[in-house]
Amino acid sequence: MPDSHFEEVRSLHLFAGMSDDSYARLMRAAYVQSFPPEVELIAEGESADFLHILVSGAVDLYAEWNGRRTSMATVRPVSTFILAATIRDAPYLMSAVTMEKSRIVMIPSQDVRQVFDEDGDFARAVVVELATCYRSVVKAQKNLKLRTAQERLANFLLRQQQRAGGAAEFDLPFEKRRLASLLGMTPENLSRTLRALQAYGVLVDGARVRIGDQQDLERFARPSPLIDDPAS
Amino acid sequence: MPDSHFEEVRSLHLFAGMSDDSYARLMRAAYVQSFPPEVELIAEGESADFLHILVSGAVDLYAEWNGRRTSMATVRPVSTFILAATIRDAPYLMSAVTMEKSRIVMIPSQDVRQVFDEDGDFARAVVVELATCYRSVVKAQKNLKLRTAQERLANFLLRQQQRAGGAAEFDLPFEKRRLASLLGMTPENLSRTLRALQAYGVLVDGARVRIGDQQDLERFARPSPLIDDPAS
DNA sequence: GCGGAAACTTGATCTGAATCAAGAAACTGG
DNA sequence: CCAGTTTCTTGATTCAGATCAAGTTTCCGC
Repeated sequence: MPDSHFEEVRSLHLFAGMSDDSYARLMRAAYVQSFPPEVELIAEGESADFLHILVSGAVDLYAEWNGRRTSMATVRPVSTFILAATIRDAPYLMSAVTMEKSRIVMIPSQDVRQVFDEDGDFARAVVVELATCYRSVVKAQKNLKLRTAQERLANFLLRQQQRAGGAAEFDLPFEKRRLASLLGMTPENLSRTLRALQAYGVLVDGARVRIGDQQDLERFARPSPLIDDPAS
Repeated sequence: MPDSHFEEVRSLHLFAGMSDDSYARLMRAAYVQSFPPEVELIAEGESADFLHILVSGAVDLYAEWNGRRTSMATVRPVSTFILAATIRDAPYLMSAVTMEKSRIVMIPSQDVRQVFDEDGDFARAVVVELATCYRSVVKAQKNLKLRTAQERLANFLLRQQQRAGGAAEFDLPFEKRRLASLLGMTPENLSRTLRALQAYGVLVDGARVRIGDQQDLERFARPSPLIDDPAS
């Protein structure tokens, strides 16, 4: 991988602790590729031939069944996706599509598994990464089962505001239809739910969101670190 | 852990590959305990002081928010639970309660983390375990987001039938109220949905279920390995 | 075996959210 | 810059599932 993204990837937690030797082995087999928006990277059910690392851009992970489709998560740089399938040598459970122009490092799964077998430090880094992924899915499921659509949206907006540095105004990070799917509702219902949150000081104009009274919205949303905190 | 469950636990995938030395280290610190039904083992939000291994009985993992409660998963022997929190040294995301009389091995988290740091084989086994857990939660989320209550119930019954060796008749493995919560519906709705599945040959009497025409039920349920297969 | 408490069922009603159906607004490519 | 497409919004309607309210059955301890 003769590339300027070398440093970014090397500093990923997943690779930070491993030996230079193992890292070199991984990167020798890897290659970087640039994709335009809306490119299908992987399809659920396929075998996991590559570990993917998103270096820049954004990727949507989604799943389908019986003609229905739902967004499962959004991947932001710099992070890996479909690590579990790679390790288990099992079929992907989700499909992946670029949301914008994206640069992606791909490492053949067999190389990942080989280094994994030989380098204990790498194995430990994979554990931490997987444990984090696992916990984030558990949180997503709690969000889905314990909250109404309004509550999910309100908490999403609060988290988004945090990511914007606490500013009262910010832009939604992607299309509303994708947001709706991510939150487990229809686009129509998202529209209505956004208006319903006016009652708590939320004002929306296009992709621009203004949170008039954060306290008030929080009183309604009741964010919990055990659901909403991406770190913990 | 001077106990007859030694062999069962040792043969767990998680411990199978590690050195006798590391295993002994873990078990020296461990202890076994027997709990009656309905005992709260852990509460979400607490710090993960012990890795738990269910040797016999059954445990319900559930979560709460804002006064609402939902079952997240059922743990059956022999398997570990809350491994991710132990590794990450993070608070539990779920509470655990015994569903019946249960024997549980508890290993102090710090010992697990120490052996994890020193024994690469153990670290690798943890990875495989975590990857499996991760994939099972992803499947659960797909189930929840892509299927209606009827479809979730139909697929649950088919899986249950499989577990019963394909027999046309079998017993539900736990209370209906817990099943309802697990499937993301109310007990009332579960009752009605069970009756609705009569249209596909499902007959229920108490906890006893009879699947009259498996083909017919499958045509409705459309089970998919990427959601319903616990292994893949 | 009896009394009380759960768990379960059934019915009536209500409500959150999906669907259907048009418009309005925004983006896209020539 | 404009035609065409897609996204977003809004309204009307439908529907799945929740809630409320009784019953009924099952379970459990004395």
